[in-house]
Amino acid sequence: MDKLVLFDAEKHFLEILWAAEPVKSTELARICQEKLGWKKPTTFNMIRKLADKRLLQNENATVTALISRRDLQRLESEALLQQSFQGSVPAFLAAFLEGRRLEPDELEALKRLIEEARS
Amino acid sequence: MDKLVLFDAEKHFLEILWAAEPVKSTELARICQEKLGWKKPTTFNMIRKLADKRLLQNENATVTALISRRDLQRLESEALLQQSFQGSVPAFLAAFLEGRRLEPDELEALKRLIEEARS
DNA sequence: GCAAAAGGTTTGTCTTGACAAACCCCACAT
DNA sequence: ATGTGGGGTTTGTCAAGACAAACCTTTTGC
Repeated sequence: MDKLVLFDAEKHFLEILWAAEPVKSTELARICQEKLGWKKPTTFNMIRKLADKRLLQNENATVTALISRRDLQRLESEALLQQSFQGSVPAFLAAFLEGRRLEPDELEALKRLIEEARS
Repeated sequence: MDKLVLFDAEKHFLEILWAAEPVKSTELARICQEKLGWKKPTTFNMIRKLADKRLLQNENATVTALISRRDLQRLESEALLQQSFQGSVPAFLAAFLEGRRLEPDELEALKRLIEEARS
């Protein structure tokens, strides 16, 4: 896949889809009307756009995501790391720690993660 | 400061400014022409736009950044963390480790960072 | 004095994201 | 046959980003 660019409206839409999938397209349109104030064509246009980007599929009027929230989070994180930190997680963390103190439980959790990553 | 949104062109411009500052505005326009293919007004417009955002200043035709690369990196990182991981660094790292193995020296560097963050 | 350079601003064009009005087709119920 | 609902598409409008043509003013050099 090429460089993935997602805009705010697309992300909001995906959040709704993840919470509702698998979901009938008309039901999804109703939810978007309720939560985002969208009219029906807006939702169908978004469905078509994200299907073109292969992020979801709409088969037999049932919409399912082709990418999980987790995977999207990871892709976005990697993109940021690559763009701003040359892919270096330590560089990211160092920059981050400069502006903010982590809680002890956060540090413990980080330590555990690193131990697990070693094995 | 409000929620900071920077677009690609702005980021590219800032990279050039950071590499050259303090720099005469006309010299900056020359560099942008060379590296980005911009004409002079484009650069001056960008200078004015980013000055409005208080990201740089142009005094006596000398341009300097008001935000360092480091600080921008941190702001972007925090925005991503907040948007996708509810501000949790461990959650970020866990998601990240799911898709990629870190090198031993990276793990060491991370461990050191965490030890230092404890004191 | 005049032209060129320095240091800009104003206005315009094109592209694209965000959103929807108008419309389409099919199936089903009455 | 007609109306309604389901499931969409096409086309349009508006706003904003990206970029620059045309223009402006001041200073400097000849």
